[in-house]
Amino acid sequence: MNREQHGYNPIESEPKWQKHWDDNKTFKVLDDDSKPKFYALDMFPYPSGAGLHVGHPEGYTANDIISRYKRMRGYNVLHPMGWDAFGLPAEQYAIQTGGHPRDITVKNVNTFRRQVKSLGFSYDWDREISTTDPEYYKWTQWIFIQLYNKGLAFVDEVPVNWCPALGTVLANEEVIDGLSERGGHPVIRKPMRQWVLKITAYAERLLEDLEELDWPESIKDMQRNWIGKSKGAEVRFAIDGFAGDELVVFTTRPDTLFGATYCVLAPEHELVAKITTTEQAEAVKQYQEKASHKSDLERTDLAKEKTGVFTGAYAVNPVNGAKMPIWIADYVLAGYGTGAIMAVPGHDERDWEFAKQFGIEIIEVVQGGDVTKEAYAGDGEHVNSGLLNGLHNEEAIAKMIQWLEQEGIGMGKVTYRLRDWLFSRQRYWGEPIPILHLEDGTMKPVPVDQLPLILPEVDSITPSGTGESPLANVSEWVNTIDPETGMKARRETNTMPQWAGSCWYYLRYIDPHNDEALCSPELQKKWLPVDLYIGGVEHAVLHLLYARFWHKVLYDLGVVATKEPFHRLVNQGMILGENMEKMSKSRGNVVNPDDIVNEYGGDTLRLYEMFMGPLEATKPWNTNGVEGAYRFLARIWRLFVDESTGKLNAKIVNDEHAGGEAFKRVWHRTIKKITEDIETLRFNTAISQMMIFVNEAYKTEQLPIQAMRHFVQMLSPIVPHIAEELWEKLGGTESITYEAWPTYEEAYTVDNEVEIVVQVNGKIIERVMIAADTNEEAMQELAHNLDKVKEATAGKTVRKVIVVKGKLVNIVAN
RNA sequence: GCGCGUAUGGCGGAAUUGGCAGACGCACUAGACUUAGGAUCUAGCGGGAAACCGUGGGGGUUCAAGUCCCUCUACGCGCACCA
Repeated sequence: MNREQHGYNPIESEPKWQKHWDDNKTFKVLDDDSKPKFYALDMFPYPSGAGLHVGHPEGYTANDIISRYKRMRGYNVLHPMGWDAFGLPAEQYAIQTGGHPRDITVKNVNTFRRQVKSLGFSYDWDREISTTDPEYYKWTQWIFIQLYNKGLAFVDEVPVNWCPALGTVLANEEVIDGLSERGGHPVIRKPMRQWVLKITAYAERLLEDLEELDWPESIKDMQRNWIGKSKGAEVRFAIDGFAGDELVVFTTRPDTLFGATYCVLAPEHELVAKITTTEQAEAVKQYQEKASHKSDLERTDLAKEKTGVFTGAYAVNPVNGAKMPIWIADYVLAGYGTGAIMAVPGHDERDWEFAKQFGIEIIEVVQGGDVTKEAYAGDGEHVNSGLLNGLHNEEAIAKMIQWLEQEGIGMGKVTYRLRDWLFSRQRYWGEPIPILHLEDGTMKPVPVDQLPLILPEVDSITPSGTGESPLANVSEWVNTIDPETGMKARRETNTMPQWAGSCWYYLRYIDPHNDEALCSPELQKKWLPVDLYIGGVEHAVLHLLYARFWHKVLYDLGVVATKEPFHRLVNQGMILGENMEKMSKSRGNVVNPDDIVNEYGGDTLRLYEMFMGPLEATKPWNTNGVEGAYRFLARIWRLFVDESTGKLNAKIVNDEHAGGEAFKRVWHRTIKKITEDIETLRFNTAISQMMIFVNEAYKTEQLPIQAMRHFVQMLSPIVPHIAEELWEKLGGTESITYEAWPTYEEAYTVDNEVEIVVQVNGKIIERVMIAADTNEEAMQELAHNLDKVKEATAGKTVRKVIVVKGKLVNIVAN
């Protein structure tokens, strides 16, 4: 790049403005009540060792544009940034390199902060937070204690991915095809004592309150599916020969009870051991053993053929007294419903396959299909069903539930697919769970005044080998005295998962230095909810569901006043590599933002990413496009600055009428278009309009300085550094940040002459310029008088004439 | 398998929601300035010699369809034995 002495030089000027903003605390947010508030939040980044990816700045830039725009519109804007810095990658890297996760995290955060700053985002850095800071996780622990006190955090035996060879519990993503990602050792499902959060208690509210959110419908759908509400009934079956026990199943089709010919328990079901006959004991045990080695994925994905084993026991069908064999099979999941089903092979595809496989009787109870060929799950008249005969599904379901309730052997019931949240990790680099296990066998939370419970220093963060976290080895930390009772106590050694810190960070930004409360009640009322939340679609379910859950708990506690944390959510699309494939190290198509910033500057990266296409769309990177964005900025520069002197371009004059009517129209139309496009997050078309303005300005002899000021103001949210620089050239003495957004006059945004189209039978015959306010009659008359129209309609009868004012005349003739 | 989304020039994408398809940019071509050009400025740029044909394919509604309806195909995303 050949830069003249006074040419566009972002490499020099951008750091200068970044320093200026920092030194002057330009973006510091005051709790100023005279202005309306706007809370613009970026999704909390995990500061990975790889540094910023070009996908990050896409969402950040969009939100920064909105933040800067809202400031110019007189809003008090809260726009913060921080770090979701606990988590597995830093811990694993530390194990590999012998470092400490804290040091690695500090280094990564420094890299991220430098990178983010190089793009000129208008964050209030005085509100920067990190989940690993004890002053922050003090409140994460405080929230955990609230959950515990409400009975929403409890200990349970949960099957986890246990790797005997590594002596540790693995996350789902660390298990590939039943083997550990590192080392390729076998992994089994093993029940272990774990902390669980009772998110299922909030299932209905999490589902219902989606309605009031301004989120993409697809994300709401994903959450609805994840919660997976289904209505049906619970039915209790007597077990032949076990008078004290009963088998409880959940079904969405209680109307098919007359067609139930067998029952199936999940292999893990607690009743299995009790009811299995001696003849079947060995086979059952073997099957259970086999099932425990399968991951959830294998149990579903690979199992095209149904497998199962008969327990030897029978359930009694309450409607007709029929004996139904009880099987175990892994197509029934322990974690859903009651972990047991009544099988109706005639009207359920899975049951049908199983029955065929094992030669179990298939009975038709709903007409409409041919149950000898396949299961029929549709609606129809009930047959072979006693009191339900003749009814259709809906009435039959209602009647059967009524009957079950009347007989006291069942009831209508709603079940959710959503499972409770496995909240403990056997890891070092996370928030310690603030619980004491007392010597008398009871549990209690660490007294709140003793928070934060600091993560202790350890000699080694390699797994303990027992399945406990490395904290178990720190005996001086683990063994303690309960200050309230004086009893000996052992500290909980599990830590929290990475989701914990990101569940409430948006609250801490509101009041980041408060050591009395996680957020003051007044400030929380002022700032919540988040007005615009931008981030990747990968958090569509888990993060957004967990955060909503915690928010609702805090709402119930009176800590926050809104039911939902994030009012409007927007997902930025993925940026693909130049070869249209997902960017990844292994594909060698990763673009590092630093390289772009070093060569062209941060404004170019911002501009390019916003010009690529719609924010939500997936779009490929293109190096030529980056070059084009840079050239546009340099072109803007030359429009304003005489490159030989560094002074304002002489064609910019202090005369409102310079450039005449034509330019004034472009000027006002530009304000209108950019304003509307920014409001609707359509930055690509806003930038197009800027290009149109610049092209027009190049063609115009003299330019009114007022128009050029307006243009720079509109430029500033998107490319703030060059805007500050040009603002200074235009005579500005302070940052452009709080200049009022320009307004336009509607009269200048419409043309007084327009080109209309004259069609005959829908085909374009001619285009004519007419006054914009020409009425329909005049347009029609004008069209009829055109020679070409006369020619085209000669010898034909005009059947109909359609006139659209200012647009077209269509003459229909034959 | 189920659910959702997308499909427009060589490429990224526009199109006031039914009214001139291809704005704007990239790439490309020509000209100008220049010792030079991978800089800049100016102009051209869907296909076709033309009539005409063109918004993934086929059908429909309409004076008029990229836009609405039906159907098929391809790609992407999510869920995946959820009883």
